[in-house]
Amino acid sequence: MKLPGKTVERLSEYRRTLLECLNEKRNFIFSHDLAARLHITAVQVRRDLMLIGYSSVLRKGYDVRELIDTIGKIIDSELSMNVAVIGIGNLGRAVSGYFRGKRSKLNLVASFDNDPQKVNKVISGVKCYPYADFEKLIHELDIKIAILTVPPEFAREIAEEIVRFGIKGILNFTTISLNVPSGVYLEEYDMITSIEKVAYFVKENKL
Amino acid sequence: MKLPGKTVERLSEYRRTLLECLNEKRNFIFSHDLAARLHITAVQVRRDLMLIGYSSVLRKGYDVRELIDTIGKIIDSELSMNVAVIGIGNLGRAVSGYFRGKRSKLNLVASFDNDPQKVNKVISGVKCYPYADFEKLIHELDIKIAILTVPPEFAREIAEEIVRFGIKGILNFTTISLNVPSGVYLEEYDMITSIEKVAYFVKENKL
DNA sequence: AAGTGACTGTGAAAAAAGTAACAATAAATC
DNA sequence: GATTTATTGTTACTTTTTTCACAGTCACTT
Repeated sequence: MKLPGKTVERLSEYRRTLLECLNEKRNFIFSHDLAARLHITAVQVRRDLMLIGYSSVLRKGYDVRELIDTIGKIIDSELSMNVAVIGIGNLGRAVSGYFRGKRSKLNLVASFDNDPQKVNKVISGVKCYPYADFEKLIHELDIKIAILTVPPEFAREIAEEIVRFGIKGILNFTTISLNVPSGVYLEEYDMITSIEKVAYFVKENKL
Repeated sequence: MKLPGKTVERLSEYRRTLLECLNEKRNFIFSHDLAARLHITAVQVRRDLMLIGYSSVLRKGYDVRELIDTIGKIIDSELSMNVAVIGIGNLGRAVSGYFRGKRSKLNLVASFDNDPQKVNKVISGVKCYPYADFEKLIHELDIKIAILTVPPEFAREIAEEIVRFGIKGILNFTTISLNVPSGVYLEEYDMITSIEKVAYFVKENKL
C-alpha cells in the first residue's frame, strides 16, 4: 500500500488526537468530531481511513483504541525504530523532551554533542554521547533516523557523514537545506518559514 | 494578489537560500540552481516567480539581491510586524534564537513566562516578561503574532486568552491542536508528525 | 549574420488533494 | 415496526498544485 505523504502526516495527527480522547475517557469518536479537532473536514477523515481500510463497527463512531492500533500498524515499523538527536542545544533538548510521553514505536536512544559540559550526561531524558562516537554507536544502538539540531555551519558536513555511516532518514531542523543521496529520506523544517507564513496571512487579512 | 499558501512557504524558502547565495558572493542564480538547493523543480521556481511577477533581467539568471527585495515586498509587511514568544522553555529559547540573524521584517519584541527565574531577564536575545503583563504589553509593544511554546496543558487556555487580547496570528508549537475564531490565522506544527513521517518512508523504502 | 546553446516564461495537460453528494445502514423515537 | 435522524463509505466532481512542452530571447560561436 502506497499512502500519499499528506495522508501519512494526517494519520500521525489523528493518532495524537485519539490519544487525547483516551485521556478524556472517550472511547468512540465521529469523523466530524475528529475532523473539527484538527481543522479539517469530516470527509477527509473518512477518506483517509478508507485508504487504510479501517471502518467503524458501531454507529457510535470509530473505536478510539482500535483506530490507534490500526494507525500504528500502518505508520510504525513492525520493529521499533531507533532515533538519535544530534546537537543538544535548546532545540535538541526540546525535541528530546517530546519523546517523553511518546506515542509510537520510535525510540530516542541517544543524543550527540561535542560540548564536554553536556557529554556523558542524561539530558532531557536521553544520554548524550560525544559526537566522535557516533559511528560506533549507530551500529551498537541500531540507530536508523537522525534529527539534526546542530548549528547551521555544521549541518552539511554532519549530514554527509552520518549518511556515510548508514543513517536512513534525516529530519533537518537547521536553517540550511541539505542534499542526500537517494535511498535516504530527508524531511526539512524551517520554523522561520512558518512564522513568515503566519505574518503574510495576518497582513493579507487586514487588507 | 492572492498567493497560494504553498507558494508563500516557498518564497520564504527562496529568500533563505538566496541569502545563503549572497554569503557565497553569488549575485545571480538560475532557476534550476535555486531549485536544486531546495529539492524542487526549476519549473516550480519559475512559476512561483511568475506569480509574483518577477523576471530575470540578464541571461545570467535571477539577480539575487533584487529577488530578495521583491520577495520581501510580497511577504513582509510594509511596516514591520512584532512577534512574541510565549513560554520560554527549551523550545521557546530555540525559537527566540532563530530571530538573531533575522532576515525579515519580523521583530521578536518580547517573550513571556511565569517562572520567576526567567522573568525580567534577557533570554536568547529577548526580554522575558511575566505572562500576567501580556495584555498590557500587547498594546504597548504592538504585538500582532504570538508563538506558542508553552506546556501542552496550558495551550488552550492561553490561546483563547491572547486572541481575546487581540493577537491576530498564532504559530502553535505545542502538541495540542487549537481552535481560533475566524479573523485569526493559526498555523500548527507538531514535530512528532515530521518524525513519524520520516520513519514511515524509511520503513517503506526497505520493502 | 546565421547557427547553436542555455535559460526563461507560460499555456495546456496531468496529477494530487480535497469536497460534495448520496445511497446504505444502524440507532433512536414515535 | 415504521419513521426519522445520524453517520458512514464511496463515487464522481472540483480545485489546487505540479509538470510538460515549447516558443522566445539573449549571448556566444563560427
